[in-house]
Amino acid sequence: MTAAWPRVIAHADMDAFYASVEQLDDPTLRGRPLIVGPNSARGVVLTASYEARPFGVGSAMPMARARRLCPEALIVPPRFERYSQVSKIIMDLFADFSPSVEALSLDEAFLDMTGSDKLFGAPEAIGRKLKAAIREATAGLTASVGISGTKYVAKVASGHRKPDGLTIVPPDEARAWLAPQPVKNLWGAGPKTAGRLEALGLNTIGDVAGCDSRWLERSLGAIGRRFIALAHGEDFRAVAGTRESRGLSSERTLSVDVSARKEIEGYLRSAAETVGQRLRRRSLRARGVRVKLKRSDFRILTRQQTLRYPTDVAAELFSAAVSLLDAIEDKGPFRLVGLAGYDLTALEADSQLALGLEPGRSGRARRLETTLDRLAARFGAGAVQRASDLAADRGVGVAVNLDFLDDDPTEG
DNA sequence: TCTGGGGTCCTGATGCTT
DNA sequence: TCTGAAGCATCAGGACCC
Repeated sequence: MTAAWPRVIAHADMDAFYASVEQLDDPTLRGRPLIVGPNSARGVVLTASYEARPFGVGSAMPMARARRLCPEALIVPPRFERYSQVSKIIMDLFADFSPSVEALSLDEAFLDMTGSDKLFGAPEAIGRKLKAAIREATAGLTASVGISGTKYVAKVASGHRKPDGLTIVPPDEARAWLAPQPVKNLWGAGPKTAGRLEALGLNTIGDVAGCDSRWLERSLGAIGRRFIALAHGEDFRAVAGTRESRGLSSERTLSVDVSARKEIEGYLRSAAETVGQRLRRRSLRARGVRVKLKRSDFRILTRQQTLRYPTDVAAELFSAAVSLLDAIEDKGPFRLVGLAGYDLTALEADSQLALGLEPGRSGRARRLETTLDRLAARFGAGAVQRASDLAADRGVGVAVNLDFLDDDPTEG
């Protein structure tokens, strides 16, 4: 790479992804205004096709309002499994372009293309090839691509010309290119923070770049410092690859607000089953449980609790949720009930914790305080066996009594 | 107009441990 | 044995992103 391009970061963002997949699968939907969203009375728009957008319909808009704005729009309920299939095709394709791909969601990703100029050419050629490959692999879907020297600028660039756009911002032009853009384009500035920036007299990213960083930090906290760096086009984060999930949740907005304890428990039980199933499918356990309730006035209440032992068992998640519910004085009515498992741990890490080893460290054992019976009861005999194997692998001197395994050789 | 679901990260308060 | 400080963990809520 030349000195002008120390890093080449591409951001690819599929255009109106869910709606485009629906139009791809059903030719009768092509060229017509289309809204992907739930049929429920309280849902919001997930994606609107480009034919629906001139009517003012956009993502996150209440479905009722979208229907009023564009009565002729066809409404299609989402098919997430199908979107995941198409997403996999696209992500596999990205892996052919770069060993370093960071998916942000089903329909967008960063690619670190640094050093790939011999293979793919200059940034503009990379962008053209990426877009053409996506179109070919998906039989016609389009993406907008932004390329620059940082993740942040690449991301803003991909949204600059949509749909089917390609925007290249050379790193040494990034600051000037960002300057006239509104502060809402700063990563991390939503409606609230953008409002605060505007109240401070900062309307464009150039205004932010030009202000005193200590003053902005005093006004906004740590995020102020980050905004200054972004406004200067500085963003040293690397393309991160796949990240471990930190929590899994299931929540439901109800068609009618509820206050009956039995009903709320019913929704929590169903959420616990969903979360437990998803944890088991990924071989994860949660160290904590969080209950979320949304009141009729939209105020959100949460209560969380660290579990004595990590779990993937729905009944244990539910039992924790019920005791959290007891701790909430507000009795509703609530429009949303949800449950999350957080602070996730892999099964192998469980075993290490059970033995008092620190996961990721090179095997220095801390004092073993938990009895094996308790380990077996909580983690299952299989986990304890894995734990003792780990201890052996690492040469840790822990005496493990596996008598209980003889009592019930089929266990675990 | 009437506001989803699944996530992440940050902040401030509080209590526990060393 | 008591005490205070510092550091850490936990919790509740807020804001943001897609």
